[in-house]
Amino acid sequence: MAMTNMDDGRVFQIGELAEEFGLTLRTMRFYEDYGLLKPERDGFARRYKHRDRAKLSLICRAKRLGFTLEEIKQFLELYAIGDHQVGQMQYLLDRARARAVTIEQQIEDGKQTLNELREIEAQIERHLTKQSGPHDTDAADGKAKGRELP
Amino acid sequence: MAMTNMDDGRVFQIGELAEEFGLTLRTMRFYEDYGLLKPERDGFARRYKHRDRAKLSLICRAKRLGFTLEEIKQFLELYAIGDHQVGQMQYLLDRARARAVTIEQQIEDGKQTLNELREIEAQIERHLTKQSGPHDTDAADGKAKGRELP
DNA sequence: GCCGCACCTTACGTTAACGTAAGCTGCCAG
DNA sequence: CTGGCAGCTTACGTTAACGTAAGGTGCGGC
Repeated sequence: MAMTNMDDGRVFQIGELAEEFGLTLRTMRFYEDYGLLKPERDGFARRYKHRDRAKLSLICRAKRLGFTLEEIKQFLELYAIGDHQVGQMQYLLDRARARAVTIEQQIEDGKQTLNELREIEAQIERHLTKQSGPHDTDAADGKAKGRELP
Repeated sequence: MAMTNMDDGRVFQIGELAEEFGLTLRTMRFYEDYGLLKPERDGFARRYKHRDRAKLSLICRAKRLGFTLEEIKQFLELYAIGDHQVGQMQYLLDRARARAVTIEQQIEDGKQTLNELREIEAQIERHLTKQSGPHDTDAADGKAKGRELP
């Protein structure tokens, strides 16, 4: 009668979920303080139910996507008020698109940076091979300084 | 004899270089405290010479490449001791390559994230178009909650 | 009856790269 | 001489997302 193994009625304690999602206890509690989670209490201990676990899953995923906790909080609030709020849904879509734009930008920047780095690598390599030939044992004490960077 | 317009003998004051490189005075001084720059002093005022300007240029470039100030500091020290230190040069090359790997990773992560975001966008759009047809005026007060995130 | 474990709370510490405010100096124009 | 600007120093504040430490609770086992 106690139904302790029905999947929907399953309760988790903090350590279980922390391990499942690769978080620390501190992080779980922090999310609660932040307003992302509100598990019930069994006396003093937190009791996470199926819905809390789903929320936590969303939080982790959004974090992987690079959203801030503040944004995630707003997302959760949007979901909490229900889908009939089309305007809010539109807002959520906007946020996702904005994030996509940011990431595209970052990718472009990264490619540009990579190109510059490749050039620098090449220059250093030329520098090294040039010196590995005629290696002056200790010449040019103070005058070698002042060379412009690649 | 004073040679005040020889390009090599030109001295800059802090505000000039700050504007040229798009930095604040605070930032310039911070870099000095951090050990990246050591301009001479004319009494109390900082006097930046041609070499300092070149260094600053390197610093800004390295920052654009995503290196930390700590790394940049080490680079500058490597340059200061001269090129005959092949081992150090090799180290510098390693750092550049490591940074390149990091950026490649970031680009890959970004692409992955973009894919996930695209999916989410699509789902939200489906959600919106579905609702824009038969819009229920205010039904489903409390039971609409609990929907799993896309 | 005590051990140890899993959990709890409160609250200060951390990192990077500056921002910002308060109060001072030196110099030049009017 | 006064105003104003450009520069100076010192030192605390900021942001995000937790880390870490100190000290307390409840419970099951030996």
